[in-house]
Amino acid sequence: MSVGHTQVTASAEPVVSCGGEHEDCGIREVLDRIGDKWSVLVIVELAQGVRRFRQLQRSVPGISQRMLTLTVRRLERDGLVNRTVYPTVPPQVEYELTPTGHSLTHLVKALADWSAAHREGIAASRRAWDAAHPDSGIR
Amino acid sequence: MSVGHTQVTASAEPVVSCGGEHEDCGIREVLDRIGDKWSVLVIVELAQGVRRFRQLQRSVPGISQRMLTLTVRRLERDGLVNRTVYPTVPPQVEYELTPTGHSLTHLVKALADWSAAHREGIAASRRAWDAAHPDSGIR
DNA sequence: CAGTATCCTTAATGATACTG
DNA sequence: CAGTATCATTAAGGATACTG
Repeated sequence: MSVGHTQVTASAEPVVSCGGEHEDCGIREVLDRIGDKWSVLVIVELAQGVRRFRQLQRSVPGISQRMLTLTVRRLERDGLVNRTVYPTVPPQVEYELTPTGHSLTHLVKALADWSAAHREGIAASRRAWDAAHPDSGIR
Repeated sequence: MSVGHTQVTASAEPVVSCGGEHEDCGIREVLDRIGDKWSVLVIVELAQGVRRFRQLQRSVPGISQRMLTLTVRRLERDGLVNRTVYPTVPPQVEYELTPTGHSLTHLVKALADWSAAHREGIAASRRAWDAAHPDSGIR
């Protein structure tokens, strides 16, 4: 794999660049989809199974009715979530992950794992940086 | 496939929930870090090797000087990037990924792979949804 | 070159009230 | 219950000018 060259690029780095291009691989597309404030939290909850609207809202503390609606709508539009309406009264609507949505849970798990592994180090780095740069505006 | 039961949880889903809690695993922390518009693009570029400020800016088309500064500062604060200043004139500043920053490239690669695998399906889902919901406001 | 400092625009999210 | 409709608030990002 590693061709002993000028640049070591550490041990086993994955090639993230797209064929020498400076191009954004599809990375931004995923982030535009799950990089918002609530999507992953909803996905994590739906990974447990089918959920109704209110149930979902209670499971994701802090989300407003409006944002939950927007979030599940967008996930539905992208084909990550299925929405099933039962014409009862009061109305009942169920949400569940599609196969594509489920495949995302692997990615989410990878994110969670990375976070768990580096959370402390990052927090420490921040404390150090903040101490070294009192009034920098950054935060 | 279908085990006539209450909850099937599909085939081999990773457990994303944190021990029965409704808690945000550290997922939001990672997303708060790389979910912004430019961080991953900068990381992808730095994954290729050491870069200077202007060089970085040229490699990430569209980024403003201000946003590049903010982005690298935040990455530095989090310990993902090292910043080295050479007191020459004109000034020369080099940026490179730290080991922690490098470890992120694996995650970024996973994101790129998932995106590549599902991009078409998602686009199709969107087209279908948009056709079925002409004036929905969602988009 | 590598930034800061300002000002401005827009997108994202939140709060609240109302409805089939 | 499961939304929609409005209005208000922030936060993110962009444009531009200036500096060691």
